[in-house]
Amino acid sequence: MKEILIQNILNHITLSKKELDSFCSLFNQKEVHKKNFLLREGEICKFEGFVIKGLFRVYHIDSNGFEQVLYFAQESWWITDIDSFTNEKPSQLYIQALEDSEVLLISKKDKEFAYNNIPKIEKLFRVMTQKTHIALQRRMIDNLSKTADQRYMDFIEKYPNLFQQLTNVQIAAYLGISHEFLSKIRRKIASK
Amino acid sequence: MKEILIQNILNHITLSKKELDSFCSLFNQKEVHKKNFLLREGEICKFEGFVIKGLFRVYHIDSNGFEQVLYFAQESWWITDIDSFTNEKPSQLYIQALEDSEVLLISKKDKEFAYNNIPKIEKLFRVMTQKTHIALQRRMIDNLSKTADQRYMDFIEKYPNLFQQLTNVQIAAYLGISHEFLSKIRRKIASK
DNA sequence: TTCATTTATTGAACTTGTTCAATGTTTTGT
DNA sequence: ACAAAACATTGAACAAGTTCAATAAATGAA
Repeated sequence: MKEILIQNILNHITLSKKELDSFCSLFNQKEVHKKNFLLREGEICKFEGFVIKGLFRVYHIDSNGFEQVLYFAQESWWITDIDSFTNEKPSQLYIQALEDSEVLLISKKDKEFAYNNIPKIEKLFRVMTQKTHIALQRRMIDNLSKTADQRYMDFIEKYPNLFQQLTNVQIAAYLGISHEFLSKIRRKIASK
Repeated sequence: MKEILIQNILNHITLSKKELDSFCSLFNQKEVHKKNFLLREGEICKFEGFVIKGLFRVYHIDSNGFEQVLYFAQESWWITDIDSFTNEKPSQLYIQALEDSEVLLISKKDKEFAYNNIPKIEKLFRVMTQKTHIALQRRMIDNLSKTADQRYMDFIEKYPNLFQQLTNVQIAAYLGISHEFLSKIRRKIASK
């Protein structure tokens, strides 16, 4: 089941078969059933994960008890709390499976091993972190400049399959609005 | 004037004197006078920069003509449009000096050279990109979960010196609110 | 199948933030 | 030192988004 991970790696850098095998052997497969958590607030995130099946939400609960979704991760996405994982501090995030899912996990120790023994892995994660940073930068600009209507329509266009799978409560938590207001947006759009 | 760059590098990784010299020699110093631009929308960002003096704003102008500030960069911060620089595509951002400033610039070619000839530079930028990503992730959560009042007070606490140097128009563009509304928040806070 | 739970919709009252226009203050260039 | 430009404040009308409560529809577990 590691073909999909290999494919993802080769999209970013080139590695020899030997390097690939060596790196991939550091991952352990794990099943996570629907509604179960890979990470909870307060825990130190001990893994970096690659989704091979299913769907996750990575979210925060604020001081008023509201959930904000940082991102959804489906097949071929990476999941971790990079802040907690990197700095070994308690996480502020929850990572929960929204469907029965499967992930490949690598521990911090094994990732360090890879950095030290497979030089190109350093490049792999530099390039991947750049990409996720670019994506987040775009989202930040959109959140600052666009209205909820526009953000919703952008979401549908950008993630048509997520739009199918997710409830409006989840989408609203990603867009940063109440689900009631999302409902009103939907009505407005439908009436056109 | 490269001591401050060296200091910044050594905060992230350890490099030998030789490696440091080799890497630092790839940077060229440039003066940017107040209100002048390092980058304009539509241009391809050809540099990655390290601020050694002054203050910059990195911002976007949306379809309604409003400016959103992605970040401010003062002494010892890095500036670039990572999206444009990495993917060699036209930038959506402006980078403007808010004070008479000085930066050290490295070109894409020289950065590639460093990646290929000083392996630890790969780690340096992986670690730095991680840090900026973590910071942006925190800001994203705050923007989703906090009210403008709170975001303003957080800003003052987190960047007391920027708060001194910046106009309310600039701060409002960072917080994602109109400067008139910021003015009203300030009055409300002052009256307590 | 059934009962409980989650999800979606709607309306009314409310809060947060915007827009526009007017006014005074501060900075800046020459 | 002066005029022009940029900056900050304020109020009033408005728009965007929230909150709460009620109801209906869909889903899920036993």
